Amino acid sequence: MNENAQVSRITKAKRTDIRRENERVILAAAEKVFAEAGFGGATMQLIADMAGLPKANLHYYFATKEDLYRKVVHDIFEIWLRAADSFDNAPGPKEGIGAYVDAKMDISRRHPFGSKVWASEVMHGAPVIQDYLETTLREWTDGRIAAIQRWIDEGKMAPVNPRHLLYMLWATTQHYADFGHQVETLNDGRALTDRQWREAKDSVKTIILRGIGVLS
Amino acid sequence: MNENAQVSRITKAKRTDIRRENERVILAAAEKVFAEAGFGGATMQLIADMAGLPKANLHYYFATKEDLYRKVVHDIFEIWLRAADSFDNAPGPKEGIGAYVDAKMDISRRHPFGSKVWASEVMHGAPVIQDYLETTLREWTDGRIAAIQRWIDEGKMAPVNPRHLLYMLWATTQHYADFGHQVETLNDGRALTDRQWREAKDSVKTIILRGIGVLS
DNA sequence: GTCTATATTTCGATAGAC
DNA sequence: GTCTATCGAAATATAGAC
Repeated sequence: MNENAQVSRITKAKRTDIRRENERVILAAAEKVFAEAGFGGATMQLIADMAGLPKANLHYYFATKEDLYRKVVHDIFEIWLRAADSFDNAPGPKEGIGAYVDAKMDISRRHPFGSKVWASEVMHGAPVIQDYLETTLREWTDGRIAAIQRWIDEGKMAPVNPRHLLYMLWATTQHYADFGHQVETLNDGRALTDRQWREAKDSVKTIILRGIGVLS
Repeated sequence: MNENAQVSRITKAKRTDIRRENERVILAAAEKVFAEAGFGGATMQLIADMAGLPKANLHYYFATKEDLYRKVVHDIFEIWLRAADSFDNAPGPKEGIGAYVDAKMDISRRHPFGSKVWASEVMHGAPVIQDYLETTLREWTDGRIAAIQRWIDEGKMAPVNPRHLLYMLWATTQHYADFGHQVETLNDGRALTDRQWREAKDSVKTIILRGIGVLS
């Protein structure tokens, strides 16, 4: 019983670590598989193989395939929202939008799988995260539209439609993740180098910032 | 035998029409189902139900699910290529790129399912149309990059990176199809009106044309 | 907490009567 | 050319020994 008690104590602490680590590994594998095969094309077996675990263990940590998917999409959404911070507290559109493009491009480079899972989810009608679209994203969008409109009213940038400017920022930056395979194919099948990523960033920023009248 | 011969003649003509019509119905249903569920998530049963045909009939016209999918993607690719004509024979960037944006936005509105199927295919590594990317798309892209560079050399537009300008055009215009559900959700759950589509088009054209220095 | 074996369901595809 | 019935494969999910 002493032995049991001790084993129990040790096991309890260990279990937390094991759980955390296994969940991390499973989520990383799931993100990649969901991105490459879509929700329907992904199989628990593929995810298990990539995570290096038996398929049954996935069901031990995540009851269903949909639960696992839901967690992956949720994590990506959080990253997206954090990126939005670059937009805030900027003195003007040149700094705010420039920083936002930088942040979004960095996410496209560092989290290409997550971006694809998000894109796929939205493209299929957002069956899992529709409530996020209607609440959090909606509020964030309205807030940024107001901020951009303020800049316009203060004469800090050209009078463009703030909503469509936002869509353009999203579309353009995420393109390098979601259509990364196409970009790579058109780059002789090679991934973009550091230099090419800088060139992409600069090109996007130059055209957009000049497009809203804050560059000559 | 006379009777048989006559029936045979009539049947032969009818068969062609029936085949054409059934293929049309099946392809339309498949485009929608593939767009909404992805290749993996789509089932022959769903497509058959939407087409109003027994599942076995789909296999009569298209041997496998992949054959059907391949035809859908191919048709979309053709539409994309035709849209590129707007780019050509333009006296300058203002007309050429303006017309290209118009054409691409119209496709996003009229063929949202096709655009999504294409996006999904590329996002998943283009398992079916990789050869198109490496040949036709590659050649088209190189040609347009050269055309844009010529405009730059002639001083008709600001010196931007032509390749990234193209990516921006693709990303921005296709966003209204691929992320149409998100756009709609942020539009109070309603589809864009004629007026809103015009507004979107004008916004995109204004920012990009000013961004490349052909608008004040 | 792990993992093998398996139950259950669903899907792609086909056979064969009409 | 149509359509019911069904096969065989594959996937999700679970049972139960360790």
